[in-house]
Amino acid sequence: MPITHQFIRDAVIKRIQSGEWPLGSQIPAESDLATEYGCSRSTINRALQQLADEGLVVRKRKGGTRVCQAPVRQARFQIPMLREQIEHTGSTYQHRLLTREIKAAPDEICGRLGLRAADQPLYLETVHLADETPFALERRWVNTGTVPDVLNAPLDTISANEWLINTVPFSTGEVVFGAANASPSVAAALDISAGAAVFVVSRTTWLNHQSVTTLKLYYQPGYQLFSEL
Amino acid sequence: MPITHQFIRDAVIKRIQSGEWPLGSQIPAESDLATEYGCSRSTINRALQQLADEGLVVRKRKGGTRVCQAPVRQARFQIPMLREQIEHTGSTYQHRLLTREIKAAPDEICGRLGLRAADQPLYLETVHLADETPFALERRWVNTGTVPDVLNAPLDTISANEWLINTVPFSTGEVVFGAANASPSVAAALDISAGAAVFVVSRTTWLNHQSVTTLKLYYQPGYQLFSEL
DNA sequence: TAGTGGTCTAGACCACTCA
DNA sequence: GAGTGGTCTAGACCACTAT
Repeated sequence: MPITHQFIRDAVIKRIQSGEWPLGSQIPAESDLATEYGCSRSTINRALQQLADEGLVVRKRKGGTRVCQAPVRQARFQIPMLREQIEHTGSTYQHRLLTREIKAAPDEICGRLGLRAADQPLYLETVHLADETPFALERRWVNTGTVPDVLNAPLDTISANEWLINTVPFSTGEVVFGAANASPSVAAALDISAGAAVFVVSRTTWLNHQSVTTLKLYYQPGYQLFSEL
Repeated sequence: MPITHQFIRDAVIKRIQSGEWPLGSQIPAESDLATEYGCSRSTINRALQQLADEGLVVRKRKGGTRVCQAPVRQARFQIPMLREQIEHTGSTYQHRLLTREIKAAPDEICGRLGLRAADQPLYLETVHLADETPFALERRWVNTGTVPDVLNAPLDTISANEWLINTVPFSTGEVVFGAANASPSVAAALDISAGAAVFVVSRTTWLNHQSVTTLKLYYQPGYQLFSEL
């Protein structure tokens, strides 16, 4: 049975953890490891590249491969659709469209979406329910210049999020996590008391350098986002 | 110049975005794409595997490669050391060790670290300061069975986090993000008013199935965690 | 059972960068 | 200049699974 890149990966991690290759030290060259393990250089290369991806080693041409001194821990989060997130726990999902307006946006939103003051984006306010209980409040602005079809979408049937995912796939974006005290209006929508700490997710997406949408999600108090390191 | 896997990756994304390969549809087999682009199958394979990693396509043997119907958005977060995080903004970093005790842990902590009730883990409470202003409060339990040396570490000089990273490298772990109203004690440590919404990061790490440490970080209100999608 | 992706090999050329 | 990683090729065998 040939040596797999996974085997090499594990072996390298063990040799680092055992102290054989201390933090910051240089490890043997690919060709040497290939000889030692009796496999081809490609296999070593693939294993070490994966470790570099994960931030455990740093590689430089001619400089060789070094064990990362202070490995930057990375966490990968799944950002699922709220419906899947809720149905996955066995609850029933519903959403209620509270507001649907076409109007000028505040400066902050214009800046984020790259709109001129005269533009008229679509503003949506939606409550997502799990078992008829408010789960999250969504406040969203959609750039109607980029996605004009959104004005004809049946947003009371399908949530704006799902409609956009199916219509504008593979956009790029950014996410920001934070915490905030629930404002009176947020508290009312979530049926909680004002001032309660809510988890906030802000998201903005683009398609080919054109802004698509920006939104904030205010989660029910106690909500937690989980990930492995 | 040979075709690079990066070129193939970009080309595939363009063909998906253009609608040539709709959501959920099957795309040509690796060998066909290799013929079409005049490169070897390995190059196609590498490009498609990367896209599968990113969640844009799903691959199955014999089933072929399909464009992902509802791409699960993934965000990758860097979890830097607080010192780097603070110094990166140009502020000066300090930390103050408020509490250092060896004592039995509450049930919740015992469960998380896999301790027996009789075990005596190390409890540490630290404030991390940016320009002499409280930036985050850290409450940490360390499993002295796994890392007995921690009892001799100069934790007033080097923060527990840095000491552990340098001593117990490459442990596995999990992270949980959430929001909470500052309790009176948290508020006092951060010099804020009780009830303010703080961003909370909980982290637990293991080394070879042995728990190392678990901690909660309470950030100054307004703190945000940022990532690209 | 046949077609697909998963992987390894052996060889090659190149770009980078350290000494 | 020389050694390292980055990458592509052409070929091969195998594991899985849809039909």
